[in-house]
Amino acid sequence: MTLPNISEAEMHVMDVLWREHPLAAADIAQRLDAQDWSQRTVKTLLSRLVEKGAVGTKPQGRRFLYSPAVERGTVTGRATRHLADRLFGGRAAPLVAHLAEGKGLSDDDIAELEALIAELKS
Amino acid sequence: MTLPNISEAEMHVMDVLWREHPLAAADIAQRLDAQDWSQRTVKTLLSRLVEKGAVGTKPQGRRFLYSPAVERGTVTGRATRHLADRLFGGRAAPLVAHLAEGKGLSDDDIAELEALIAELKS
DNA sequence: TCTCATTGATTACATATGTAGTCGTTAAGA
DNA sequence: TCTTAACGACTACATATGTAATCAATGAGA
Repeated sequence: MTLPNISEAEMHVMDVLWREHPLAAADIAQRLDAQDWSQRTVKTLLSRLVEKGAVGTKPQGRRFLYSPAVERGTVTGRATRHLADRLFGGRAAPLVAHLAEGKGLSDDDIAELEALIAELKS
Repeated sequence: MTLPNISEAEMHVMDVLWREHPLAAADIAQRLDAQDWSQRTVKTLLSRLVEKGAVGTKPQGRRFLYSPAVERGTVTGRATRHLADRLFGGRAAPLVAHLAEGKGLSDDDIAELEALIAELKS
């Protein structure tokens, strides 16, 4: 109902599924090589995501194929708005300012932002 | 050095202290009226923040006066970069796009962003 | 057909977090 | 001086999260 909360570890699993699905648990674990988690851990995260309604399953033989049940944009949008509200009263500028300061935005980033602003003004 | 992690509830306490300090626990609780927490809860949060090194104390009589030990910008900057990295590979534009879509940015917000972009370009 | 590796289900356990309660001490008022 | 209210310290307990291990069933290979 209320968009499920997806933890940081769980988000890595979602990222795999958003890129490619449906996938079996083993395939997901394999694609999460960088995380250096055991298969067990990945399965636990998958179970929790299914429980939360963020991931759906289809039986295939004796195992499941997993797919996202929520869209990436929905999740990232909510997280972004939540952070902006919590830290800056919903204002975007200070948020961007932090990004700019920390590691510097690339020229591409700036150009993209500019285009976005132009669009917002119309 | 390891910037302490500050939870959402703790952040409300920090916000009070960033606005005004030093303050005694009772004053902080009073200023957190909106949260509808018991004094106990506020004290627990304060203890945890002191433990984490995010808040400092000065004894005053038999009680403490609390003050922030980390700057707001440091904390918000870290949280912002963390979110941007986690969700968008550090890119600012999709983040702003979400804010724009969700509730619409005010004209002021947009103007502010524009000014910021102009500055970044120079 | 028999064995075993793999799968989902269940259980485990430490730390973080939200939200308090209890206790011993002490300053301040009666 | 005696009492009490308030303070910090310590304790409590449920849920979320990170990170697995165990268990029972079963399909695939010997």
